[in-house]
Amino acid sequence: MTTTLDRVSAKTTNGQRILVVDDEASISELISTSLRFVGFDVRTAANGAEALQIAEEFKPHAMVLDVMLPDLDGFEVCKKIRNEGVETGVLFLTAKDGMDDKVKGLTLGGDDYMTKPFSLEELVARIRALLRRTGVDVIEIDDEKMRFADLELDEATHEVRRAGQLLDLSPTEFALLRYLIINADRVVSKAQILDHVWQYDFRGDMGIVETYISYLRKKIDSFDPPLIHTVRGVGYRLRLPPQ
Amino acid sequence: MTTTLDRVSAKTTNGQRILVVDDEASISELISTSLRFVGFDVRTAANGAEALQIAEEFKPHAMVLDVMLPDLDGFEVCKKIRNEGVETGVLFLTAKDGMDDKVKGLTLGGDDYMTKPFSLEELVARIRALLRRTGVDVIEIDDEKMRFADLELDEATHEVRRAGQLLDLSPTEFALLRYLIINADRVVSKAQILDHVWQYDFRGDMGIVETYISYLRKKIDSFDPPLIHTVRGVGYRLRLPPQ
DNA sequence: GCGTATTCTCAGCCAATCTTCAGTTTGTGA
DNA sequence: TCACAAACTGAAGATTGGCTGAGAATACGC
Repeated sequence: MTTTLDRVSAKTTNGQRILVVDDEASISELISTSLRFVGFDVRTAANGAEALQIAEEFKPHAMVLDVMLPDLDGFEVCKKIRNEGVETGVLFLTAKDGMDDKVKGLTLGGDDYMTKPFSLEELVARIRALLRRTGVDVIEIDDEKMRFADLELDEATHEVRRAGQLLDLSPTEFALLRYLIINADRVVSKAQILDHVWQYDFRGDMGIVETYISYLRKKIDSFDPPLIHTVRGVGYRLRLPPQ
Repeated sequence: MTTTLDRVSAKTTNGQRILVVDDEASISELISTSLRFVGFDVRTAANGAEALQIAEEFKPHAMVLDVMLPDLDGFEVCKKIRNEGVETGVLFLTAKDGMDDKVKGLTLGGDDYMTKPFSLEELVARIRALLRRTGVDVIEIDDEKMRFADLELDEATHEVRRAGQLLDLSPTEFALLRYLIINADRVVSKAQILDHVWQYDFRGDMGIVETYISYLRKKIDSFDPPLIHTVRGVGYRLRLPPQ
């Protein structure tokens, strides 16, 4: 059973504290639901002032911080909290358009950022990476690699190998494969895949999952044995052939 | 439709509290009756306001929640109830087409959804899975596997084995077998089977149950000893041969 | 700003599955 | 033992679900 960290490692990622700061309630809820489900201890704030206040006593290991807040901007918040002596990695959220320059400068110290809209798998993956980099010990020893059978997926380099051979995946293909590996051996429905792998504002139908499964198969499953299996009427499952 | 209520006391799933919210009385009754029979403690509400009120004191472990309610929509209800600090998994019910805008991210926090019409077996299976995922302890330690004799059925992988040998079942065959196993050793009538395994709006006749029993026998009962037994004039029974 | 990579939609195809039905077999009570 | 009802099963047609190629739309790198 060559599995990796499975989704239940969820329960073991015990007690890392994450502070989510965003003024859109629906976003902040989406994020906190996801993070909570994978086992983090989450608090939310709707503006800078509230964030400062909560951070002081909550002492988060990491924060998800919208750069666009009604009062202070995200950078200010970040700076102030660090001045308080709270050691915390930050994942900034930015709107699609500009801001990049300013943000990029600030992602030096192990911080990171992503643009809205994003996918929730991506968010979780980045938070984990962040915690790893900023030294807070996530229980999983595993550096940044996930494995399943002769499949190898590296978060840090975004490289994927099958049987040692380097494969070239697009971002979405990579995210899909990661989700399958995380859930190795269990059936995941197309709805689950859509919810986790695609950006939260995706409006299309599930046909796209089929399309990407097809892409993925062409790239990684032309090997023997095939690993991606369809469970008709239910979903997909990554597995080795039985026995 | 032959509303037979059976004595599927299944396992003593004692005391899990489920809140069912749907404005169609017939649906809500169908659901709550089923859940009660498998041992849950069930309350119902016909609209959002009522749901909030009941949830406050009932503190359900899980909810079955129609997204289309006369007052608030299901998402609002869910959010408010969670804000009250009630930790609860949610199984959303949606219309087939109504996969419109708002229906997204439903499988995130361990929640799940199914489209109407559905089968009651499916509903119960999903509620159980939900409770398992959201950590509420269902008494059966059994992760996601059901067993009877040398028969093994795994919800997570959708695998079925007899005497260790992997068998390939269609979705309906799978659901039927699950129902038989849940009711192992007991006679279940064709009407009961139809009510639980088929979607509640199925209009055909019971001949189809015979057909599927026949399919199942071919697949799982070509082994020794046979487990599926006909009780003429009454129904079917899954059992080991007496001594 | 141009060319390439990527994402997404869609429709046609195929195979699995569902459903009905009719002919046959089996079991039961008279 | 017979007659009848119930159950079994194979076949056929309808339906559904999933796969894939093609092409439009979009994002991205140079």
